[in-house]
Amino acid sequence: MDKVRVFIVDDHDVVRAGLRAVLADAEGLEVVGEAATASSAVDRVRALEPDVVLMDVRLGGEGDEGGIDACRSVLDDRPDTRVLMFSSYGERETVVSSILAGAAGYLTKNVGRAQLIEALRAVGRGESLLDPEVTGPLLERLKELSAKEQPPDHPLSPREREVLALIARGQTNREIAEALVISHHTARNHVASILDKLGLSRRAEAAAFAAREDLLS
Amino acid sequence: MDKVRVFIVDDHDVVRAGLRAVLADAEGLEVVGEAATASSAVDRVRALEPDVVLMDVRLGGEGDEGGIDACRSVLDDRPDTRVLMFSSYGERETVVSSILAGAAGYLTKNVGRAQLIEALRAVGRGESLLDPEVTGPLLERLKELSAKEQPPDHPLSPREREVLALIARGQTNREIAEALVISHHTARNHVASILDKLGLSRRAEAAAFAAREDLLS
DNA sequence: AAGCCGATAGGTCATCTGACCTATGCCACG
DNA sequence: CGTGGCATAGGTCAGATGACCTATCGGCTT
Repeated sequence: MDKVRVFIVDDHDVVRAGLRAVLADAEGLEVVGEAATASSAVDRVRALEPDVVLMDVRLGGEGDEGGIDACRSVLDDRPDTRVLMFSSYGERETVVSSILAGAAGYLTKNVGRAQLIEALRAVGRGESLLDPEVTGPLLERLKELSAKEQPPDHPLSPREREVLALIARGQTNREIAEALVISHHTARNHVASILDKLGLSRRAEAAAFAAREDLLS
Repeated sequence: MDKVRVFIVDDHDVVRAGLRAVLADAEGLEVVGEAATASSAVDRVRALEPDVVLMDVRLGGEGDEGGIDACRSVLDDRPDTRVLMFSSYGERETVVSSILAGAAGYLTKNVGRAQLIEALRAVGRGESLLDPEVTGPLLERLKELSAKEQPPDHPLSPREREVLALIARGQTNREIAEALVISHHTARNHVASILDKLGLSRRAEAAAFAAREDLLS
């Protein structure tokens, strides 16, 4: 198998030099270039076509998270590149943003050189990977988001659900009646039972409920 | 530091024996017990108080995913236990379910013994960890969920957003007026501009919009 | 200074809404 | 075989809604 072509992005000369040194004698890896800023990174990645970009999260100093934007830019330009974020810190929001920016992984700088090398190889292979230190917080975030995706439990009859969907589309009782081929009185009665069952008193409230519960079918 | 107390759950005798053998000579780990079924696992975990449970995803055979339920049961009973899921396969939904069930990590059975040992130590330390093979799919899932959390772009003024939130709570124009200490005419005008700006014609529609966009503050 | 926008206040009017009633046919459960 | 839930149809009525107007005031931009 060919060597994994690695490109380094970090705004500190010494760090780049250090990484080059560490990766120089690593089997299966080849450092093909480096950059210190987001814009030069995009240009050089376009020219060099590396497999993996090792990207410092902080580019251009001062608590900045320019590396995340740089990740986005690189992927915008060359979507098949694998970007491995690399940072001294692992704050949850930074990690999450990185992943959303399309990063293939997130390492903190307290990994050993062997782990760094193995991580680059894994990412080169197409795997994704997270520093154990940041995995926990990320999983929490996943659970939070999934929690919002749940709550079932509708005591509504199928017919009522149909009516509810139309309410949420802003239909009047007459329009609902027409759509379901029933009299507007009946539509009104359905609306009334919906409000009753849900413990609401205004159709707008029911519409909001429907939207939240994803009953807009 | 004390040894990490490990408990093994797997329905195959040979696998349990194998794992015991592998972990027997591992430094910093101690296998304190094992179980073959979900229910006995809960009982024995309660009695033995292990730090980490190594849980096979398939318990009781036939494509079953009983290990996930077992994970939930164990955590229900003893929330501080760390459960590391262990499986031959890494289908995305299985991994996601495991995480939602509260697992501290997910390994596939093609890890080496050294990695298994290191993983158990890490989990014992309180870290979370994912097999690189399953990390990618999980991150995809995270991105999907986050995507649903976005779309901003409301041409509404702050005042209009306030009114919209009240609409979604089912307030009438008079109630809105009262809540915002304005006249009901003004409330009505706000509603009208909201409908106009959003290209809607019924407040119920606006309420559904608000709920979808999370403007219910 | 002129113009625009957001927020406020007001009016008129046809229509819609929701609370509160009655009533029928159907189906399932016990 | 009654009781209950669901879907249907109907009525009355006070109050809410939304379309369509005018108008003032303060801030901002030009």
